[in-house]
Amino acid sequence: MNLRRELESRIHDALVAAGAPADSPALIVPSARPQFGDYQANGVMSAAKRMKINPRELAGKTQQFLKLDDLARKVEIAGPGFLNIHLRDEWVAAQVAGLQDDPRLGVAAASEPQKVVVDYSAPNLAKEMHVGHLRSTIIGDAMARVLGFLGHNVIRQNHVGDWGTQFGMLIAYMESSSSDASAPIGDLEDFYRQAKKKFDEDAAFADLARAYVVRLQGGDKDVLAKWKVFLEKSLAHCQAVYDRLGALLTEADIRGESAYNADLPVVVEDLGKQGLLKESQGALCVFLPEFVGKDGAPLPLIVRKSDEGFLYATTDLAAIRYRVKSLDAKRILYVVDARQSLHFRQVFAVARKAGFAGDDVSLEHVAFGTMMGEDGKPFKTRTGGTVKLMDLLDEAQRKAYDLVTDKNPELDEELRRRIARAVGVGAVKYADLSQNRTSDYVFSWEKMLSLDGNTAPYMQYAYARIRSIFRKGLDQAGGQSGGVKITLESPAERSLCLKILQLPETLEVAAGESLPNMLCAYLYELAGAFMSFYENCPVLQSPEPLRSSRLSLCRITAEILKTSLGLLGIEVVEQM
RNA sequence: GCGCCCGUAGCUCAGAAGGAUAGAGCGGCGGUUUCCUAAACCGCAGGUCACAGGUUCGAAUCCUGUCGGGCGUACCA
Repeated sequence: MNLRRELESRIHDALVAAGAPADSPALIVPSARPQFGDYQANGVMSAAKRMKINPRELAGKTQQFLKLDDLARKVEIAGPGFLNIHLRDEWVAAQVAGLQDDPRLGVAAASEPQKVVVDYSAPNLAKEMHVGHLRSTIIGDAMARVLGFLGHNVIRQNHVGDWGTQFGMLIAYMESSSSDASAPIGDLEDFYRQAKKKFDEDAAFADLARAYVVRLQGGDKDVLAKWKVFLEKSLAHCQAVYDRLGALLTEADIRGESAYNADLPVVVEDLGKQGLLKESQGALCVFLPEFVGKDGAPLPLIVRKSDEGFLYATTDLAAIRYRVKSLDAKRILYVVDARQSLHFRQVFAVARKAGFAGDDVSLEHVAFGTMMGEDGKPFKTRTGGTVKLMDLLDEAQRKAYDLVTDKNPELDEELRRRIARAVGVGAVKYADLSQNRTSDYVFSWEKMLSLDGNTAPYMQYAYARIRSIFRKGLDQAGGQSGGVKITLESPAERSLCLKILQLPETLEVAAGESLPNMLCAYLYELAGAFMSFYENCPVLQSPEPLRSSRLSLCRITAEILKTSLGLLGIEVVEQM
């Protein structure tokens, strides 16, 4: 059950019965302080304001119409018109007891499942994947998992950069550097750098490269074949990174720029038919009044260059059409760098205007900030180069391995390696996800691998500690997984239970706003609540039935940690 | 110039739809181990929420302006 939603609905009804307008939300939030109960309703005051009546009076009336006895022990009016809700211990305990055999941990599947496209990762296949692709891949993957868990029909789309001028250069270089075009390309990054160097230094080669672009886009069989050889190599590299990262993406999710190639003239033609096109300086543009450029001049969205080539705006429009018409998407998330926000505002606006996306389709730019080094400048290697994702993950794993070895040298090496993988990769992902995605974020090994604070290792450690209880306790009684009555003896147990019940409402917000950090913040609170329970409430030494009740709380907490970290794409470990 | 984002503790960041006394972690100081992982837990200190106005019963949050920072701004993606 979504507790917040339940309270919202019941108090809203009472508020309306008390005379408030039908669209008055109850505005339920967890209470600011313990003396204000478990949840507070802030909506009475704003409703009273609209009605121009005394808020405390409205609060009193609302209270009379309120049917909350089954779950609340007390609802009191406080301050200028807050309603403070104190939940019944028995109710809280019973709700938690009900989760014992629930694999969904109280999270209902969406009553109206949506078809959601999540566009993420989207590396440029001309080069190796680097840190610039990390945030999109991690955040997008987490969103895809969360939405899927909530019962939505998620379609992952990896809009890879597999088309464009650089490929002419790369194919030309393939030819010139080896007589056998299918010869393996060694290091993708070196290959690109060498090709680029030749392109810049050798005018004849540059001309050749440009000729190849034309032949490629013209559908020349020979050039296409070479292009495919290159793509295969590059895609294999991407897949290796995804596997290593534990991202869901596979070849089936790839629909790159080239997939829309044939559709681009059609899109432009369509825009023309609707009278949206205007020629300016030789280029075909869509001008919308809400976009103004320098000196108040209208700002175009260019869909065809003066040399008749197409741009990424055209491709993005074609992609929207495809996603709406062919995939039947009702919500499309673009997990793309915040620097492209103007581009997406324009593309979305044009797509709406042209009818590529109707009012029933939500187009959302899930923007994120830049990854910074600890010096506050964009994250680079010591020598100023681009950090390759593979190298980054290697280092994360190495650091995690050293840490585990340092703390637990007695674990066998194979196990330490497994732990290092989960902790290292998890730390990188969690550090990113736990931050509000809209701000730039400072990459710090020390911070992300710390056991203190809102980090993956802390969460994984909490999980490992719980599992340890079961390793010690299962040979005795306590193996049962359901039907145990939950007793709330200490305040720590009660807070833990309340946290346990807040998973559904947390996921709702995280999914709705595409804010995975909301889920991380929740997990941190849950783990914190568990830690104080752990310190204050002996489990295995407690007499029955308390022992079983506490074991049950441990089991449910562990399940939430495991499932939720899983939704963030992070693995748990049994020991660390 | 214009547009978007941002400015919260010494540092890195939370802050849900305008709610009550603004929260974490690091760093600093102090405490907890015959007890299920001390890689942990608990306590203390630390804030004119950039500044100035405004709206409101109530503003870190909304509006206006100023200062400071980042990014973007016609044929790259």
